Amino acid sequence: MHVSLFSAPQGAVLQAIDDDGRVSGDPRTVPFDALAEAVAPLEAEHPRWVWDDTSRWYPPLLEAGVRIERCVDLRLSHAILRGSALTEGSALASAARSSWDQPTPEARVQREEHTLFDLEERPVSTAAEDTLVEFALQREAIAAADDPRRIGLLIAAESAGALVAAEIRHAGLPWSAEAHEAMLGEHLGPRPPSGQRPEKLEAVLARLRDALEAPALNPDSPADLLKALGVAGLMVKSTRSWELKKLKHPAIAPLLEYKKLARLLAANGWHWLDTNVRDGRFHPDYVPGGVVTGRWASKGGGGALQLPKQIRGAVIADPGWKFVVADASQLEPRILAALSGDRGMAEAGSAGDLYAGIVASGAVATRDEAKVAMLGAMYGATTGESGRLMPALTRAYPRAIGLVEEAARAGEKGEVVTTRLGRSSPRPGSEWREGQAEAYGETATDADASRARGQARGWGRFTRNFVVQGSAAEWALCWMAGLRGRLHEIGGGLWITDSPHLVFFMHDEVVVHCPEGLAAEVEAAVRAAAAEAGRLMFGPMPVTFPLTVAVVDNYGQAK
DNA sequence: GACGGCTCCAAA
DNA sequence: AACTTTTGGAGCCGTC
Repeated sequence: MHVSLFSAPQGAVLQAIDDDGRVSGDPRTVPFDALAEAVAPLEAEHPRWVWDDTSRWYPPLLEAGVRIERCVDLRLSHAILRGSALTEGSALASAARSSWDQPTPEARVQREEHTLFDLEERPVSTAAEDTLVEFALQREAIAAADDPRRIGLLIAAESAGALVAAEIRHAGLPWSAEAHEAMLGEHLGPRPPSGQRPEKLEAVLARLRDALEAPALNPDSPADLLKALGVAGLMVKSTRSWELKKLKHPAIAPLLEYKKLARLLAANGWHWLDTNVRDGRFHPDYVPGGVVTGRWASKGGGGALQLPKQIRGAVIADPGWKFVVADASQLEPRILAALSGDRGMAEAGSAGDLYAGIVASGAVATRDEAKVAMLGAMYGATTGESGRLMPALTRAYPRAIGLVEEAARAGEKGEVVTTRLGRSSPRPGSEWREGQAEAYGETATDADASRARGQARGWGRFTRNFVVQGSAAEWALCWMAGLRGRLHEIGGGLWITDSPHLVFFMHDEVVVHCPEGLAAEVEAAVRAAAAEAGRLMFGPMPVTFPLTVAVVDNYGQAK
């Protein structure tokens, strides 16, 4: 059963839909502030809720204590179906661009200071028929797709991901402001008045200015810094840390130290703490599908997907609770092995360490070489050590390397590539296409041709990476969707935050917050969900997706 | 003063 | 150690 949910001037409308996508029974309108009470009893029948944006409907339901088992997020699904090579013949794919092609109108949601149910006075962006028509179009596109199961799984996983994102934001990651402040105090000194440098940062700066004999140096200005380094005889063309590390000079140590501390202050200092931690929780603001490849993005909310290892010690479980931290080891190369059906590479990963397996196969000499070679294969490196190792890797794993090479060649020609479950890459922009066309024109110079080749290779690196990164993102979605269901079962009917629940996600890593006594059960669930994700996506292909799991009190203790 | 481009660094 | 992919954010600096 499906139940669609949309806005009307009088309130929210609930409309049952049968499996053919046709309206079934009469619509029911309820005031927005009574929506949760209307949804909760229906949820007992396990419907799939159909709505325009999970980020718009679900947070207020969670606030009201209502959890949803499954949904269709029409906007996220639309983006996938619109671009997928698997549905390119559908009416949806050829329809005129509409509001469904716009990103979630979150500005409207967030601008409102009032409760999120206070929708009456806003323009209703999604009229009733829009939601129902769009859903029918999507069902039709999926049913007629080259492989309905694949694209159907992707839609379900993407929508489940949207639920997870809302639930993580709702629950929040346990965060000890006290531990965070202690860490800041240790590295930076006491909190200074706003606009001033902390004591310890100022001290390091004094040593730096001394060493460079530049008393007026502004260390935050790359140009100023470059000049001062030049005067001191240090010829570098950038002030990047890795470049500075190669130099030997009394100024280098304080400079690197300054950069490290300044970064901590700017990215995760007191200001970050003030704006992002409330009542002992950091509430990540994930954007499912926010990256072209299908990865999640994060915005506002403090950069959840760039949470530095340095400050993870402030993530402390509640008393009597634990974190189960799990990351998928060497996810992307394993995804590549599965995608390409490369039995040799699958075999190399079967013992646990894929890179060690590659060494054991004799393709390369050391684990570091295996790692750099694999990264190079997936990113499209041609120079350096990685480029040098490519021929040997290609000989050992022709199918795996062949797959990324083929994706790269498609991109160089401006063609579309598609992930395992059916997310397709965007087409290059008009500038790119014009550049390619001009390179073959009468008036083209060698420089034009060379620039066009460079851009073609650049787009090829993008499509090469797209198939791997995008398929890995799909695996992560399947993993989390399965884990979410299992955690709910373990919770035995308790509310999300009173039972094991997801509190963090970072591309190939999840953190579950759970009562200590359930940690072992949660660990088993995390592993089972990973195995199931592999089966769902790749069937009987014997590729394993081992996890590194740690049960800890403190996120900083994991890995 | 707003804005965009640039540099640098955090994550996977 | 980077090279080579996808991101977000802070600060600087020139332009408007």
